[in-house]
Amino acid sequence: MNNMKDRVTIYEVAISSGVSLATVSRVINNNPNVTEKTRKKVEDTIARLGYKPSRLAQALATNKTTNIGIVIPSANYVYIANMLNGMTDEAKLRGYQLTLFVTNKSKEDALQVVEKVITSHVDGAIIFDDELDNEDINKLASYKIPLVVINNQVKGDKLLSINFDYEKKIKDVIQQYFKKGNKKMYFLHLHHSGRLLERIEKSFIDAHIKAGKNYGVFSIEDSYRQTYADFMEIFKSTKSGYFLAYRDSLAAAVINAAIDSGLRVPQDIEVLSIIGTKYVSIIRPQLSSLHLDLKEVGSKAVMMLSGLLTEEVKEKNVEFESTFVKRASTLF
Amino acid sequence: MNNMKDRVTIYEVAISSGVSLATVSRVINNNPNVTEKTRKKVEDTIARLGYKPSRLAQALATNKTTNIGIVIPSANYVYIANMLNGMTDEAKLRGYQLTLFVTNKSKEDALQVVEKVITSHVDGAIIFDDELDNEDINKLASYKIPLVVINNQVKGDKLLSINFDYEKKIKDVIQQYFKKGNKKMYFLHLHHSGRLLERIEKSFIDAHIKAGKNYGVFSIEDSYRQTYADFMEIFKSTKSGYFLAYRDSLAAAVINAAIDSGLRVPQDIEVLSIIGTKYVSIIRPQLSSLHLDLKEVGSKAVMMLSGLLTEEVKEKNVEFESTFVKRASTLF
DNA sequence: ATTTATAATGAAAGTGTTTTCAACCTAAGG
DNA sequence: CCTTAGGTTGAAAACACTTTCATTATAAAT
Repeated sequence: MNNMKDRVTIYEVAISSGVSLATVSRVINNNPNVTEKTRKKVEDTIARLGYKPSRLAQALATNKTTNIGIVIPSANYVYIANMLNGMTDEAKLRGYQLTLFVTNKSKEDALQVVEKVITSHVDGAIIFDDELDNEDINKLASYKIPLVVINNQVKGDKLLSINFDYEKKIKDVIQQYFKKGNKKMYFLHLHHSGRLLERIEKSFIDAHIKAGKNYGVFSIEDSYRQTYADFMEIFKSTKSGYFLAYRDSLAAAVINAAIDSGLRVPQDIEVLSIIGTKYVSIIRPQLSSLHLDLKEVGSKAVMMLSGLLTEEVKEKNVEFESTFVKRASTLF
Repeated sequence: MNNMKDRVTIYEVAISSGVSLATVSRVINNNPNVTEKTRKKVEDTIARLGYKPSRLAQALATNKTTNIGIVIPSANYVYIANMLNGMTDEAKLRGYQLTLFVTNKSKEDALQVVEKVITSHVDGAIIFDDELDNEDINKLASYKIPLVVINNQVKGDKLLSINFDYEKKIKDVIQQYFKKGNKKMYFLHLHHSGRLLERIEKSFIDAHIKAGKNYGVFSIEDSYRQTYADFMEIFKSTKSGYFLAYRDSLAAAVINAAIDSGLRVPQDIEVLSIIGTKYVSIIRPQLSSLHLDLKEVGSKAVMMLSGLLTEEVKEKNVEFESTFVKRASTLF
C-alpha cells in the first residue's frame, strides 16, 4: 500500500493554486465573495490534492464541533437503542455527529461523564439519564452547553426538556381497571431504577391510596432470569394478580413464570409492560403496554437541540403522550 | 444563573500563577520535570480558576483526539446494542470516547460515512458494517486511520480483524442434523442483508450440496410483522421443516406463525436462530441458537484498537467461536 | 478618461494547546 | 571558590483552520 496519504492542509492548497489561505477558506465554506474563476481554480486543486479540511482545526477556530453528546445509562437497552436510532438519523440529516457518554447507573461515573462532556467541546448535549441530578445538569448549563433533557425533572431556564406522560397514563390505566377488573395490583420495583421509575411507582401508589384500594410491591432485580426465578417462587402462593413491569423483558419473566406455574394469562395473572418495545408482539400472550415512539423522541431531541444551536427555539418543553395498547396479557 | 463560566485558558492560568504556558502544560500532563513547589502553585490556581484543558486544542497540537469512530449499520439492533455496550465499557476504561457513524444499510450513506470518519480525526475506528467494501476500508487505511474490522472479509496489511465462525458452525450444525433429523431445511434469505449473511447462506447451501440433500430458501423482509404474515401463508401448505433465521425476531415470527397455524414446535417445525440475543429464552418455546458473547466482542475490539494505537499489537486476527445451544425450538 | 462605489483578495491575528530548544539555576565535585 | 552536569523553566514555533480589516482590482457612473 504505497498510496498512503499524508494529510493535505489548506496551506498547500493555497500555494498550489496561487491564492491566499483566506480565499481557500472562503471556497471551502461557500462564501459568496469569490469569483467563479478563482473558485473553480481552487476547487480543482482541492480535488487534485485530495484536500479535506480538518474538522479539528475548524472547530478550534470557530468554537463549533458539530458534535453532540448523548448521555445515557447504557447502550444495552432496547428502548435506548430505539431512541439512539432516531437520534442518529436526525443528526445525520443536520450534519451532527453523536458521541456517547454512558453513566452505567453509577453516580461516580456520572460525575466523570459531566467532566468529560465539559472538556469534550460538544456543541450541545442530550441527556436521558436519571443519574444526573439537578446539580450535575446545572453545572453543564453553567458551562454554556446547550442542553435537551429527557424525562428528568430538572429546573433550569436555559434548557429544553422532553417528558413522557407515563405517570399520568399509569394513573388512568389503574383507574380504568378499578372500574372493570378486580385483581389486586402489584408494582415491580427495581433496585437502582432511577427517578423515572420511582415517579411511576409513586403514581401507582397514589392512585391506590386515592381509591382506598389495597396494593402490593415486589422488589426485583433488573434481570429476566432472576425475575423469572423470583416469580416461580411467588406463584407458589400468589395465584392471581395484575402486575406492572417496567420493561418487556421483566413482564415476559412474569408471564412465563405464570404459565410455567400452571396459571393462566390473562385470566389469573395480568401483566402490563410500561415501556413497550417491539417485543410486545413477539411474546405470547402478547403484552399489553404503554406505547411511545422512542425513535420519534430521539429525533425530536436532536431537532430541539439543533434549534437551540441555531437560535430558533420553537418549543421549550414538549410532552410525549404514550398510549395504552391492550393486547393479550390483560383482560381490558 | 449568574455563575456562568467563561472558559478559562491555559494562558490565564500561566499569568495567574506567574509561570509560563509550558510549565502549566507540563503540570497538566504530569510531566515529571517540574519542582514540587511550582507544581503545587500551578495546581492551586488551576483549582481556583476551575481551569479545564481544551481537548480540542490538545488534539490539534498532539494529533490525538482520544475519540474512536464506530461504524455500524444502525443503532437499532439488539446485537449491535450488546456490542456497543462492551465497547463503551472498555472505552471508558481506556479513556476513549466513542463517536457513532451509521450507514443505514445504504451504499450512499456508507460513502458519506467514510468521508466523515476521515475528516473527524478519530484516533482509530471499529467497523462492523457490511456496507463498507474493500475499497472503502482501504481508503480509510490509506489515511492512516488505525482500524479494527469485524466480520468483514477485507484484506489489508495494516488492519486488525475479528471474525465469527458462523459459517463453519452452521455447517457443523447442519451435518449433525443430517445424522439424526430428517426434516427439509430452509434458509431465510434477507433482502439487503449484507455479506455476512450471504456467506452463511452459501455455507448452508454448500453443506446440502455436499451431502446431496434437498433444501429450500425463503426470501423475506427484515421485519417481524412481515415475516409472521409471510409464514402464516407458507404454513398453509408447508407443514414441516427446519428453518434457519438470522435474528431472534425472525425466528420468533416463524415460531409464532407455526403455532398459530396449529403446527407443533419443534415436532413439526424446528427453528434455529443464528444470532441469539437474550430474547432466546424469553420466546416460547425457547429458541435454539448460536451463542456468541457480543459484549465481549465489543470490548475486545476496543482493546485491539487501543493496542494498535499504543503500538502493542498482540493479535492481528481473532476469531470468536460461537456455540450451538440447543433449546426447545429444535429437537436436537 | 476620471472618479466612485463595490466586489474580490490577502496579511495577519486569533483559537488553546504541546513541544523543542536554549537559557537559567542549583548543587555537587574538584 | 570555580566549574560542570543536571534538573527547571520560558520563548517561540507549530498544529490547521477562520475572520477581520485593509488593500487592490473591477465595474459603473460621470
